[in-house]
Amino acid sequence: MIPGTRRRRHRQEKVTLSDVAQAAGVSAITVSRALREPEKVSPGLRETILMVVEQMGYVPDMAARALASKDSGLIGVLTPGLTSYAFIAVMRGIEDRVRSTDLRIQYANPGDDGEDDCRKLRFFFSQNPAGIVYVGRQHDPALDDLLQHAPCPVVEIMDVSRTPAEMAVGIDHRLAAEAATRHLLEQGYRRIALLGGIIDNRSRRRLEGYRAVLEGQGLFDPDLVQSIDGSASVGLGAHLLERLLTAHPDADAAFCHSDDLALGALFECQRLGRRVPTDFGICGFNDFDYAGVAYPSLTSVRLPRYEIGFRAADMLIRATGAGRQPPTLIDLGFQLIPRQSTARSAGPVS
Amino acid sequence: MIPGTRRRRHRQEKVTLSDVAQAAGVSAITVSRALREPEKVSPGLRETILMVVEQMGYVPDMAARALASKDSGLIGVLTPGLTSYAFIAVMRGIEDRVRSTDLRIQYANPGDDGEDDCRKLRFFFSQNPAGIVYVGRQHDPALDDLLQHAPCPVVEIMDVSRTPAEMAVGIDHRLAAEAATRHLLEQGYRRIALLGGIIDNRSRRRLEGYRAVLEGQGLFDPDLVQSIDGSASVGLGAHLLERLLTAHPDADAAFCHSDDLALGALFECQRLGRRVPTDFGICGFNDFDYAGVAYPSLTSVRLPRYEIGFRAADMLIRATGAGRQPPTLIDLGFQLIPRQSTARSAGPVS
DNA sequence: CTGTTAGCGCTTTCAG
DNA sequence: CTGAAAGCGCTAACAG
Repeated sequence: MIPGTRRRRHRQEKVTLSDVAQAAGVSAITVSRALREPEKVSPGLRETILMVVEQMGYVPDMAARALASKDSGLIGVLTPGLTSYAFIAVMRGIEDRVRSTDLRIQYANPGDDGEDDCRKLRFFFSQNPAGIVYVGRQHDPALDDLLQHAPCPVVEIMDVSRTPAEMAVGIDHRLAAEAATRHLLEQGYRRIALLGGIIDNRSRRRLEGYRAVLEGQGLFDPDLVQSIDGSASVGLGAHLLERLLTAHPDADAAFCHSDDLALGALFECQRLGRRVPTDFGICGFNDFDYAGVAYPSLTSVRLPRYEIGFRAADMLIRATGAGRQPPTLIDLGFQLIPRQSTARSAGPVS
Repeated sequence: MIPGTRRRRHRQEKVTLSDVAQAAGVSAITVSRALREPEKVSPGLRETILMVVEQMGYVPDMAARALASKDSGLIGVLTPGLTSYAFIAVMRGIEDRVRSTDLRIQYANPGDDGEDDCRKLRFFFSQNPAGIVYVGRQHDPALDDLLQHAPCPVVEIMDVSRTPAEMAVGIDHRLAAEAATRHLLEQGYRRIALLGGIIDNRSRRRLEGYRAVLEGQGLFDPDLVQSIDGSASVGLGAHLLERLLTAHPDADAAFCHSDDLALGALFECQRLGRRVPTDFGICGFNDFDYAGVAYPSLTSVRLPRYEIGFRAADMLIRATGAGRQPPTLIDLGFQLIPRQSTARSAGPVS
């Protein structure tokens, strides 16, 4: 191998704006403008410049840009997207809304406690973000305070049962749980359990809804609430159902905090020989793609997850530069999707 | 409400390093050092400074830091984590390895084509990243070239069947597919189909393995390969299986490119009254959490996804500042997990 | 429409 | 161990 042709090492000399400017015979700022505000540069020059940019492989240095303009063009997204399958659709919505803009997205996974969230938010703040999307988990005064004094617009997503510091978009989880529980009652189930994973604002609201409806009928039994503070999964659903039926063989239905749990519960019922929906009704939450495909198909509550993400990003973009507005709250609504797993009246599936 | 006490607006005056320095009665650089290299500042001063930092709520400006030090402390991760459930574990592995360092992660979703990947990689490069984790999808000369000349270490993850530009960690997808196909043969299945979603390097390698094994037995039939270039999902699995059995009712097993497809296939079998594993064997891929919980449980191939992410980040961290090394390749191996869905000899589950 | 000047907030020299 | 000077690469503000 000829030494001179050796592959370049990592840090190759960087092409800067002035390099391009020099090569194109103009000043740096003109190149800068040609790139960011093409209409402010005469067509001829613009073309020349863009050509040189292309040739030299110039790529703007975002750090320098952020420092000079005090605008990082960054949207911080703090959601459990790496932990919870449900948030993937939300993130896609955000991405799709942001794609056409020159904004970029930086994700972070919320930690376990409010303190960790604070740290991560502060870190976002340190980057002069254009906006932040945040999924509240726990109420925490320190967090609330931080959000109040955020240096940029913040949208809290998923739940709208509490007035946000600034903006919120999501659904009312209490109402959703009420609808699900009422549906189970209507199908004739009476000993309705609740299967839950991670305990956060939203699951608490759902518990409230579930409880309120059952108490209204004198059917609430705290022993039927089976919850473990761990991330929802199919395995957990199977486990919780097994635990439920061992302790309370007379339970005849379950409202699950997530479709993963519902699917696990379904599998466990099959394993235990409990016929669904005849002997046992199952209602999930989230309407994941497999809910409609499962056999029997799973009744679930559909949330406009993608739309929530999309709207959140949209609100952020609109709020840019507008100064702080009065709290805004958007309820995108949910939809109960009745399927086989609760269709008791229809008789057994098989 | 007293005007003066009104909530501060978005852009509150930022505390800078020199503000802190002034308040602490030292120079800016000393504060900077106290924060980054505490051991180079006398204990007394250090304490004072950190106290002032805390009090004033100072947070370093990452853009300024990146610009001045030419080190963004950023790790760029280009994986389909928002699209593919399988990558969530990988991302967790990366996060876990990076957590203890002062590096940060920036995610991006690969686009549809190689060109889009190039754009996103270039964008990462523009931020002076400390390293990049990349999931190759398609072979593309432009992409290869870009990776060769990357201004930072790059780890290509998931597949190790090709020599990487620099570093790679993953498994050999061809071998994995061979093992799965051989397993199905051993269980007595003969008309073995392939169900696939997105077509990329890895699925192509799996197809090769599947084909090689069947051809070895004179059992390969291209008509049994059912693939759609769309993201893998439970719904797609059900659809592909239905399509398969309509066209080829004699098919007696399926090797699925992902467990979502396998689960969908299982549901569809149940719907069609095909008993699994007696009438039809199903082998998935990825060993998602539900594979072992399903009823019947799903045979699958387990990949060390978390470890792949962890190791990738680790390699990046070690490679920092080391200059370019000869290509490194780490094969973390896979594991076939036989379960009920292919246990033909054991008879029907129910 | 184009250029000049100044400076973003921090860190790198290089001195003390 | 601490500080002074210089500048990272870019863009805002103002001139022409």
